[in-house]
Amino acid sequence: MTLDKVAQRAGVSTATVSRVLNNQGTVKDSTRRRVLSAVKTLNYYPNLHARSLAGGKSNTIGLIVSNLSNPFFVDVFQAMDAAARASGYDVLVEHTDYQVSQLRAGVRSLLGKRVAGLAVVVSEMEEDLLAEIQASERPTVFYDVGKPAENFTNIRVRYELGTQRAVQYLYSLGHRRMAFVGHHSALSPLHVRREAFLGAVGTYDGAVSWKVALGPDSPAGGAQAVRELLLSGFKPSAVVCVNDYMAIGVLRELRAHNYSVPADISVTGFDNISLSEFTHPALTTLNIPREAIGQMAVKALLPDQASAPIPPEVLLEPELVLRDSTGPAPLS
Amino acid sequence: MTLDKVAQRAGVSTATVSRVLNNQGTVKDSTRRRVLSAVKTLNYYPNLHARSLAGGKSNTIGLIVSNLSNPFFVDVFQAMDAAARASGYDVLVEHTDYQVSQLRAGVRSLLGKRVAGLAVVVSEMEEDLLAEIQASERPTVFYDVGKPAENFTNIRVRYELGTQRAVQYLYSLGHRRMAFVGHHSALSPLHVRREAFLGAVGTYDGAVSWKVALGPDSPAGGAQAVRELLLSGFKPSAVVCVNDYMAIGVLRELRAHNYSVPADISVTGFDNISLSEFTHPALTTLNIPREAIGQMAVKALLPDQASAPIPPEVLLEPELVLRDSTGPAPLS
DNA sequence: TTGAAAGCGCTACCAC
DNA sequence: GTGGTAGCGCTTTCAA
Repeated sequence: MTLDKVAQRAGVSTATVSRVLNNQGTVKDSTRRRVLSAVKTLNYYPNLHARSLAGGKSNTIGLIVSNLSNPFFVDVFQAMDAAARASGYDVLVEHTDYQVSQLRAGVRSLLGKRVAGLAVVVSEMEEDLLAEIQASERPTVFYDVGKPAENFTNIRVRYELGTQRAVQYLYSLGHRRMAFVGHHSALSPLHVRREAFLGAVGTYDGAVSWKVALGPDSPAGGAQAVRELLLSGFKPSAVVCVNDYMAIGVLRELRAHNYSVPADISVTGFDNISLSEFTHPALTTLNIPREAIGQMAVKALLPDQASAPIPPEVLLEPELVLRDSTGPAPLS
Repeated sequence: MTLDKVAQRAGVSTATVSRVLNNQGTVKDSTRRRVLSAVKTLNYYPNLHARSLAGGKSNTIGLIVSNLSNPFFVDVFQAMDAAARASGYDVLVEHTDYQVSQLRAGVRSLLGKRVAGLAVVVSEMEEDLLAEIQASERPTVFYDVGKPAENFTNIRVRYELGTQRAVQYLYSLGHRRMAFVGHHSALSPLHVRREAFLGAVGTYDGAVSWKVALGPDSPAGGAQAVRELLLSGFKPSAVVCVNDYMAIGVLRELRAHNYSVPADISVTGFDNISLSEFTHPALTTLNIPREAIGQMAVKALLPDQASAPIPPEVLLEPELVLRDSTGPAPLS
């Protein structure tokens, strides 16, 4: 079913059909009705590839995230989807599984689809990829992994600040032995988070002893990290997790080893995903405004919106959300 | 950057460039090298719209799910993505938020993109939409909501059986007051699940009293349903949840009201999402093999695979997974 | 082994 | 208000 057939059926030219389908130009009301009726009876829907090719644009925004299993990324997607939809755009998600090769393929695919804009919300990145994206001249928004450049918008979260807040809070509760649970990734932003932890802990001049354990980004990964931690002999009174998703596994594994949280060990997360309210005990965490991030991303990519433009560099401060997984350090 | 430029740079025709890019026909090795080098230096990547338009096909599979926040759907997506990727296909997800209007739009959009195949994994459906999909003549696989037809593959889970197993198990533990927590949707498959519960409970000739409570498909929705339940005055000794995702909220809310699970109240989920191992207590549930479903879906849509074809109707039996959220009914 | 050229289905510009 | 038509960038015969 093509435009042509519709045009024939309605007794008009393809140009006219195109006009009514896109609400452009002026079409006599009776013709419009005729066309619409032909569309309906023929059950016509446009070939979007032809449309995008001819128009030179697509009303799709591309989003690429690390791990769709982690609700953090899903939340960003949902927020973007809602915002984009409101402007008549679709959002197309790709995920990388934290693999640079997949990132590369995803970017390629999205650019190949001539997306109107690109949102890159991942933990992995490489210089040449940034260059390639820049060369594409598509408006792009990065979360954490970008750099200043023409057409680039960078949204960053101050992890050091957030981690500092968590560590400081734990310190104030008397904790002096802390572990950091992170996920595998030799790449920059993860380093950033681990470094942030080390930096925060370092603030206390050796008063705080620490250890780092890693696992995949999942509850199972969190559990695995705890096991490793416990086997190592280091017995933390507090565990700082790189994110809530892993913290879920940390809480569970701690319980499995008969540690009570927070009586024996305190735990903090990061992100404030909605599940963090539903863990047992409810998770103390740092909020990252996914909703706002998603909206800003869309606004940055579709600047036609009426509201104020998004500056090229946005810095977000995570806020501590106190729940029940943290408490005074046990005596001993 | 277009094929043309690459061709010029390499001193060949666009046809030749196309050949090397698609590994088709025969190209002299030296020419191939020249082309590849031009591609590299020009940083060329193909316009996928042009490609799909000219080729009349796209190597994309469309997937449409109800709610990406629910890990069940993410799991199906991941499984399909992995399987599709292995065959050189992408999968494009859309989500409906349980809204028929969005389903309609999503199907339209996917068909408009001339996807190689369509997977519909949702809870809502309408006759005319089925007809429209059928008219598109695209291979389509449905989860639960399809009907037998040319080009259609239907994968179904025997909810009644699963629910029966849960209820029977609870009955055997002495439970005689059961509640069903489901999510809003006046639509067929949800009815199916509720009806399944009513049917299972009915087996015992009035020996089991029951109540149904509904909420959105989320932990918060589960919590809300529990609140409603408790307010109603009906005090179940067991809560059967429509899925694990809502059960997470049920567990939490019960605890918030000082009920101990399973000592005071038993809880069952459905799906066996990986989070169900990490709840407290770990959730007794019914397994639905998302991985297998995703793989079958891809196999059904891309029948070029070497393995045995997928029959047009597949029936899956959910299996009871016993964990810690169920126990003997309290004496009362 | 390679090139020329006819589309794929649609949009958008220019006439009428 | 409406139609004719030139592309959009690629694939794919058909010839050479």
